[in-house]
Amino acid sequence: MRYTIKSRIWIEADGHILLGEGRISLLKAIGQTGSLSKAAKSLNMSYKKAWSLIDAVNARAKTPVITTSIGGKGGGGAELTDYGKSLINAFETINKNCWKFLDKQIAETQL
Amino acid sequence: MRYTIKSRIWIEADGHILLGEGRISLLKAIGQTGSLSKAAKSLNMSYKKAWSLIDAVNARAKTPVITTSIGGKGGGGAELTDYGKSLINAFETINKNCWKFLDKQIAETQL
DNA sequence: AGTCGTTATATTTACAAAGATATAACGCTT
DNA sequence: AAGCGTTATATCTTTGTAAATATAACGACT
Repeated sequence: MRYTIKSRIWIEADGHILLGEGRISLLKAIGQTGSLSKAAKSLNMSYKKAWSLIDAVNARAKTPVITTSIGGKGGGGAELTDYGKSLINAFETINKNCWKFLDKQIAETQL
Repeated sequence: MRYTIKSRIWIEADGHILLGEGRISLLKAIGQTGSLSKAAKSLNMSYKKAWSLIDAVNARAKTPVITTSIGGKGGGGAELTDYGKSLINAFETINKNCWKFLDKQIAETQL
């Protein structure tokens, strides 16, 4: 039996959480579906929770990560801003690097 | 305003959590106090919770991390095994390295 | 004008995790 | 043998978080 090492990372702004794994997958789902409600459904998350998460992210980010519209064709929608996309990319890159780093660390240790 | 990046790591054995930051600080408190109940008190944690945590760790670790005695001088007590000490050391080293690594990663990114 | 699917928000309900409480067993010490 | 402080464990209560429910506003389209 071997030990494995796991991690969760998150980005903070001003002492408050900005982005973690859950918010990242929500943002990605919004990018794919073009809608906050569809994104929530695809993640088996309530609309309210999804909305609250996005609201918190927009409040802390230097620039909003999504834009929304109410009414009109399809009832409205949401889409990622360029800044949102770059945040996703940065987060995922760092996260993968972190996993690799930790795997190396645990391999160098014998317990 | 700058973004900061934070992390939590934990060690798993057999798909179940073995050690995280909370359990590590409990183990350290046991090493310092020589008693599970004193350790719990020093961390403002109920005895029951502390005992459950330690029980879970001992169940998953390759070798017990503490030894306990009931009755006798002082009513009994608990102390770290050598294996427990080495687990603490390994965890804390890897954790610090992880923090440094992530700080470097976020510094290389502009968001 | 009415329908539709969406965003936005408040309020209530349910549940799981945490905490509090109680009790037994143990073996030095006095 | 009685007391003490500890480990070990079960049961009940609380509480904080998540989920469910309800409602309003909006604008394109038919």
